[in-house]
Amino acid sequence: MAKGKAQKQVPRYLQVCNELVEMIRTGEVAVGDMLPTELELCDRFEISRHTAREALRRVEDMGLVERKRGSGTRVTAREAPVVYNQYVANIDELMQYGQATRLAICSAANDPVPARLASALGCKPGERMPHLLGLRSYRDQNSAPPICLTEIWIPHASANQAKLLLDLEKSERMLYKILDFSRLSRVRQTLSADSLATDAAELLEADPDSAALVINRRYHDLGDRLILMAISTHPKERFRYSTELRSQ
Amino acid sequence: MAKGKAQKQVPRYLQVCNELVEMIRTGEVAVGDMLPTELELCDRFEISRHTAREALRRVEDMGLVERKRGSGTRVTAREAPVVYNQYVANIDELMQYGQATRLAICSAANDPVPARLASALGCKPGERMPHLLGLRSYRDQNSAPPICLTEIWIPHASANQAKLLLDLEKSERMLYKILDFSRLSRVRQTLSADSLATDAAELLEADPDSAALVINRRYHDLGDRLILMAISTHPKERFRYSTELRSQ
DNA sequence: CAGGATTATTTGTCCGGACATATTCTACGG
DNA sequence: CCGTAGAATATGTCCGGACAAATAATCCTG
Repeated sequence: MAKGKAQKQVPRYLQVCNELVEMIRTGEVAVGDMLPTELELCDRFEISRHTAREALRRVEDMGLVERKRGSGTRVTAREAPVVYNQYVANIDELMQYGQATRLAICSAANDPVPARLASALGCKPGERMPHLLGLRSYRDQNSAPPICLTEIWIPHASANQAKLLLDLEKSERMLYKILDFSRLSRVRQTLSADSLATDAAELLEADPDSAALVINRRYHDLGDRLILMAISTHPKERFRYSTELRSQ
Repeated sequence: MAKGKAQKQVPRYLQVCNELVEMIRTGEVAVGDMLPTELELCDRFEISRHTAREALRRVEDMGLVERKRGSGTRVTAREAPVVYNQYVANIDELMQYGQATRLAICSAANDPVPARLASALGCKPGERMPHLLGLRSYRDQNSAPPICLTEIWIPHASANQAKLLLDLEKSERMLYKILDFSRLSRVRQTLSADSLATDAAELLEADPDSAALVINRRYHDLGDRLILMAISTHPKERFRYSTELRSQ
């Protein structure tokens, strides 16, 4: 190889990491197969176990392999998925609203689930669960029309939680206290457009049949159980949903 | 507690990591300040440098500190931002469409930028740049109405690129070849609802004034320069935008 | 005092070794 | 044949040491 000295630009562990990534990319080691063990890498590349581990750690960080003590290193993907990070500071921002808005609860009842929502809620049509309806507006602008109409369904609520929820006259912040959002692991959001139904239009002080942005959010806990589903209907021009995806 | 040996559940480096996180959270070490050096941690916690580094690595992975060789470890955030990862396999998926659809280009010209888009495109109203218009539909269903109308603006195109773009009769895949999407670093998406203008409605085979989901996507390169802006208008019920946010 | 050269500090890379703990394999016994 | 106990295997944790490289601080010189 004839390395005088300055060849050292790329650290050894990165070289090994790259070779491993390449082995996976070309399919020399297929998805599902085991990568060489740390000690085998030590032999093959003439490196210490520390260096082998550093290389494997990088490959793991790329999301290409899964390591398990006692078992080994298994390939889980052929190419690194492009990961975009979306940073969200707190639960409010996750709900896409800051401190500036509040949700005024219009009604709260133990309602039967309509057929169109049954599958999304993972229950049978007609089953009853806590169901809230509220209007979100800017905290300081009482005269302005609301930003959106929000419908909330809460499956798997305990009897005690249900009681608290139905008494709910306060802001939505109480929701976070009653439900355990600290166990949040996954949120699925679906955005679509629809025209406003007449009753919704009235509440929202908007024209019937005008366009609206509908956001359906489902919050799952660590056990992947649906904690809450919220459907927000925003008349056009009152709301925009923005996300920024950053690579790596 | 009182367990003779099984106390070892939590590894030492994690204990140290937790103490450091706590120091940051309580403000004992403020944002902008330096964390103790590796050697200081070795002394203070009576651990090896390897263990200190492992602890610091974890804190770094949480996004709380920034490490720099020769300088030290600086606190960059008081609390770990909730990071949601969104995995996107390739540029197609980033555009939110798989292989199943294709964009048929209707028109391509060097058009003046309308006033309402000037600020988003970072240019003066009336400035000219390559501008494409196309209809996206399912690849195999030619009879079905299109999914959306897509308007594409390309600022900073070189003369050569502009020439290629205006000749564009092919699928949008050519766009990826003409423009350098490998340098993609940031995508900002904004979703809103609007009613369909009559001309758009005609192209889309939809009712005028009916609701539509409008997605504005801006693609920035590593130098944070706007590569491309695309505005897609989806008549209601033809498209839903879904994302799944996973914590850590 | 300004600016460059030198030195000290701090993290990065890499080696060696040892034991712990989780998993898998194997051999044994019922 | 099955299940279990033990052995073998593989990664996790933790220690020690050494030198490299980048940065920051200091000193020196014009």
